Amino acid sequence: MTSASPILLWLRRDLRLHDAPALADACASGRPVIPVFIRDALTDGLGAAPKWRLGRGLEVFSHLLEAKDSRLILRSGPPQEALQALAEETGATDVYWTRAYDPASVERDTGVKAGLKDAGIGARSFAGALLFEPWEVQTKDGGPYRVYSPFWKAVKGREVAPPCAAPKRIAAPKAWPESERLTDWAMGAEMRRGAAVLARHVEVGEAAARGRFERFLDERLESYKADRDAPAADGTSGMSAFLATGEIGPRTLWHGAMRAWHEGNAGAETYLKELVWREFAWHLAWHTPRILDRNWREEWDAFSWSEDEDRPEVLAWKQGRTGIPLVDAGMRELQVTGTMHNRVRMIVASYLTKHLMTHWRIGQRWFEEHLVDWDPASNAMGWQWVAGSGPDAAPYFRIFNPETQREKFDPKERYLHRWIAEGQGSPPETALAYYEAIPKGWNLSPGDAYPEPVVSLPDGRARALAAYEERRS
DNA sequence: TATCGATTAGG
DNA sequence: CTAATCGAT
Repeated sequence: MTSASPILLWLRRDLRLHDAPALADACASGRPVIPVFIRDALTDGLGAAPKWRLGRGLEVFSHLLEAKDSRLILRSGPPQEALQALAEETGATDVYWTRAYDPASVERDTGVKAGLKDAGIGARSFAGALLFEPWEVQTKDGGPYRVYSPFWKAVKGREVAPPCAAPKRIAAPKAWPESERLTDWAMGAEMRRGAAVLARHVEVGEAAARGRFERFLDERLESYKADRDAPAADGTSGMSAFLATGEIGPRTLWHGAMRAWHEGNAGAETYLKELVWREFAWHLAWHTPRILDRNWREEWDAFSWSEDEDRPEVLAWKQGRTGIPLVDAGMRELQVTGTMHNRVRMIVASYLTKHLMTHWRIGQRWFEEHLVDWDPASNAMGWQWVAGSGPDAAPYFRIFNPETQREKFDPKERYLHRWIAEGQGSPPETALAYYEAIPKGWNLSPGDAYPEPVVSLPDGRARALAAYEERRS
């Protein structure tokens, strides 16, 4: 087999060795494997934080490959051209990759597959980014699901392919092709001063992901059902950013939690349901891609949301200075850590879209810019779910009350204390880090007075309810 | 994965 | 008087 032609392994959102069918198949062929990441238009178009996070992921993953006597080859440009050039340089005759499911990637990958085949190069795409292929889950009528609970019922008893093992070795080509340098890509450039703060709070790479997941199963899954909603508790799995870069695969998480479920673990089913929410988001994005940028329920086009991003109350929301403590704490957590507790995401989204009467797209874009765990499907579904324009809508107009939510989920104000410096004699490092992370132009300091509400809870609620009645009439 | 206000149970 | 429960939205 010494003359076997190499396989190009086109990495995108699958920066891992375990549970990676494309990699496993390539290695099992016995042929040399050339891992390659291509910085294309989709990469360049990422928000600042997710781009920075991806850059960190690429750095760690390349070291992982080097430990296996392999390499990560970096190229820029349209993938079709980059892959064909690499095939020519290396004699590779096949390209393997893990499928992506957002419309932009699907369009790109469909074109690349056809183009490669025209050029006489084999192209194979693999599952692995989801538990189920979106087209394999169907209602009795043969259509896609539109409501979460039946979707969960349909998949909870299904077999999920077990995660494949990490390859023992990755055969190297006789000669490595040239690679660009990651530092030249400057993937953190748009973060400016925020990158240093994020770096203190963000773990990167497959080893970190697997270690954290194991600890989660051992130490926190049992109490997950109760703890996951408390933003001050370390009660969640913390897998979202790892999933977004593919540093861990959903099948690994599914089988880990399923094993715990069979052992009678009290939190396992709740966790599996959360994994399936991610799956449901991708199911929706695949079958109704308009969910990513338009009201999923068209009747919401008539709702009088403001799309004016320059209003002072929108700036206050972005800055975490609405005067509503739980909202502000969440928005500051986002600046410092690049994530936000899931429950608080719902609350800040509700305040923006209801009390501030702002279109969910403005919040969606802010999250896209700032979340290191940014996932296009989950982000869009989440915003539309809160706004009311999405699938699985409640039969009433849902408005979260941030004060009621705080009493329920942060009764001791530990989360507020962690993120809001104003009024504290000696604020914790987390609250102070916010001032390091934000743009200098905001001119904010911990000595500022904490603001009065930009829109009070009763006024905002009344205004949103009135707009809802207006739309219905 | 909601809130509010009314009603009822319990002390 | 408070807490739990319920129905409308």
